Amino acid sequence: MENEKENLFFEPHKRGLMKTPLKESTAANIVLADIQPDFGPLTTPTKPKEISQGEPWTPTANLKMLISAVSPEIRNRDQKRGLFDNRNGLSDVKDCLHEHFSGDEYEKSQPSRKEKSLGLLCHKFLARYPNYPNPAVNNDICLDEVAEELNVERRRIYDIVNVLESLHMVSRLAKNRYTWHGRHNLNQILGTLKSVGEENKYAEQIMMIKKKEYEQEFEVGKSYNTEDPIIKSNTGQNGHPDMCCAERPGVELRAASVNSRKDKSLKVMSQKFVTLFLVSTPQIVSLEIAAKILTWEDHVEDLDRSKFKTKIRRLYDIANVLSSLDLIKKVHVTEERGRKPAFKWTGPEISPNPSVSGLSPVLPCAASDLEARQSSKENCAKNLFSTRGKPNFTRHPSLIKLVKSIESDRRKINSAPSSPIKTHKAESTQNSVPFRSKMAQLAAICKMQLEEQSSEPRKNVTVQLAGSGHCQSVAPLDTPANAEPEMMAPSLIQPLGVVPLLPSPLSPAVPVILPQTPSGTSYAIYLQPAQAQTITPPPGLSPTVCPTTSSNAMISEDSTDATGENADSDAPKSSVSTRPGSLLPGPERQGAKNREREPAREKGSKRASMLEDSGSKKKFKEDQKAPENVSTTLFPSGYLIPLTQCSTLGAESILSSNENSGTLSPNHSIYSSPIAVTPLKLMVSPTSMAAVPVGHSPALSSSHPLPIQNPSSAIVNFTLQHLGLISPGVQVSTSPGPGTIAVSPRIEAVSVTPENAGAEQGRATKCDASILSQNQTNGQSFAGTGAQQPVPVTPKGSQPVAESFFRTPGGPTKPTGSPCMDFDGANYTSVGTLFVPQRKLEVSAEDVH
DNA sequence: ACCTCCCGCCATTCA
DNA sequence: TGAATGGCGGGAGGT
Repeated sequence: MENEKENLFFEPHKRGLMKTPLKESTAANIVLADIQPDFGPLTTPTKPKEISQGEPWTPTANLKMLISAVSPEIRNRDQKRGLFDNRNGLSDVKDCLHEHFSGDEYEKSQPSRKEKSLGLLCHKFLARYPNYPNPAVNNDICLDEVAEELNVERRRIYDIVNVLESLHMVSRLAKNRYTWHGRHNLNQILGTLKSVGEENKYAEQIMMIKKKEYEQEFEVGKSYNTEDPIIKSNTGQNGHPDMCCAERPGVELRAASVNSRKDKSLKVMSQKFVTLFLVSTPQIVSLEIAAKILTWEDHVEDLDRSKFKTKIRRLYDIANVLSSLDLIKKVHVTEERGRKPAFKWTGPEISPNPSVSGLSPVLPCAASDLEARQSSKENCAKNLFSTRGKPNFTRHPSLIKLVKSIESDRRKINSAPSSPIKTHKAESTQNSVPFRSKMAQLAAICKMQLEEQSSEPRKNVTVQLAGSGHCQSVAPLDTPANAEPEMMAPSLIQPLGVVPLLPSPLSPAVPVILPQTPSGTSYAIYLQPAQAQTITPPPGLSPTVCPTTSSNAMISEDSTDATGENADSDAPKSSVSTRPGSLLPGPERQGAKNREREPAREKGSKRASMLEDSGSKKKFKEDQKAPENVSTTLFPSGYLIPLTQCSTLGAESILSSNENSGTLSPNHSIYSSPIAVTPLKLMVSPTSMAAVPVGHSPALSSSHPLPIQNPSSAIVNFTLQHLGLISPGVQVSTSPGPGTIAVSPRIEAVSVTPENAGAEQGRATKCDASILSQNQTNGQSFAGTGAQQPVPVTPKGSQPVAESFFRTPGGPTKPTGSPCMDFDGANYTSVGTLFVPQRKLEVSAEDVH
């Protein structure tokens, strides 16, 4: 097994290094050419139509097929992975071949467009890895390898990986290489996204959009163009929100290029999209709305039909991946206007980050805080603040820099030492059997696998894990073991403290450190003081949702993985009982809902002035800790950066806890470090940030220049300072805001289509156990980074990961230096157990077409 | 005719 | 400079 694993890993590397091999189309072609003879019909045959047409296959298709056929390795690997059973393998393959040869049959076998869908591909991809991989083991993913095995262009793999990365399910190690984290960090990140989304008032934005649309329809009938009132309103003086930041003279700029690329990044879109689900009450988001929000966050100016269409395309891409993950499901929403496609969240209910996964036993204080928050959050959730302003999502230039620097750092890190060990998961072990057969049809196999998985696993979650060949082996291992230990990690717990954050005059963005999830990962969020806008409570619309049987639905259904995962997760949780306390549904929810808001103070921020005005309306929410004002102002997007766990302890503990820990640790650190920082463009209200208790040691707080214990915090501070984001004297005003406005989002009552209905509804009840996990998180704190100097934090020896981060050079001014970067890896390692039991209702399963 | 969204060109970014 | 990434949108499959 190990050997095999090694092989897998190595090969990928080699491939990557050697060739550039596979670059899909072009390179691939070349490669293929050589290979082709061998191939034959195997893999996913190309489109039937083409064949029928006279042209059997497109060159690309041929290549793909050939490749698949050719490389026994791939097949072997797949087999190893358990993608398909033996039976599937040979016999199936033969069948496939046969079919290929025979015309009609062949055509049938040919993959239809659906068969090539990103969703299906994602399923295949996911089938290769356990939901809860053992952290100890290296779960390397070589893109080239995956692309080959799945017989797809690398481009497609990027799409999948980017989305997964946005959910911290994978992190980038180096070129061509990613580490698979599975769902260990999923709840955490979702909690974080939810928190951010709440703070940003995404829900409000959604409502506004709906309202606007509603109004427009009746009135003018304008499409969502720039003319859209909403958009207009959003746009600042400049014309569009984003511009504000960018245009600011002093700011460097964000090179448009940089921004543009990053901003439009699929990762960012993915996070935003997910956030929309998390914050919206019905948890149903139509593509149109999502596209509008995303579009306008970007550059309003760009908003034109074509851009909008592009956004929609991307959202479909993302939605397909999310569907494969069983996080969302396609539905149709019927509104006054008519019916439109939408997606419903079918993932775990998440509590806002702070509480998220849990850290275990948190300090009492924390707990109390959490509760308070939660309660408040709930309120919020129920009543969205109806502030009228419109939030801008624009991103501050500083953020851009940050991002850039981060990325550069990340790359550096990644590129460096990545060679890890690769122990693949257990899977490889199982599949050791080398299949020589040429069956090329990976596609067929995949399908079969999927089917199998879907059929079996769902019902028995546990069973699947063990039994199914596919993913199987691995998953079980990880979950149980990992989770608990991490949870337990003492390090995580820290006294909560509220850190006052002051926006530096220089840069609007305020960095905030979010509480850590149990995994220990903390996130630093950079907020931009943006223009605050008031949001008017949306008029209620009540759309009805009809279940659609879309391909997506099928996918979701098909994907046993997801279900299996869920089940897995659940099982472990229950068994583990790691954080029983956390499980309290009630609290969780509340926590989620509550968000304290701090007064946004962005004095310095360029936009601040504007914003403030709008911000006048505020809603407050009091936290137990410190009542804070909630300002209505929204901040433009920030980047959510996962910090490595601050506590070295946590990591250690984890390691110790883990079986493998010993071996892993070294590698682990290495891998983890690189994780990507996921840029969130979400808007964050500074206030909210402030509200969050600082998890880490007080030292972390900005005010303390002291060497921080946590590297992460230090890094953050450092980075911020360099960037100028943080002002030395940052303070957060806690003044209570005016009354909060309760808005009832109008969610329309969504009628779920029958398919989902049962399950979905179940899910609808939010408060799942998952929420509980959040509570645990409380211990974590948000640290507002204070301003201080940009002193580069000295890395501590304590954590390897941290060190790596620190090392990243960063010039004070230059963003590059910023340490903050990818902590994912770190998190990942440390985290192991984050999850809270998710509850995924089996709804998805029901959905089948 | 519209909804989806695959495909792959080609700009960026990285090494 | 070439390879790795990934934005982007044409246009085809699906309904």
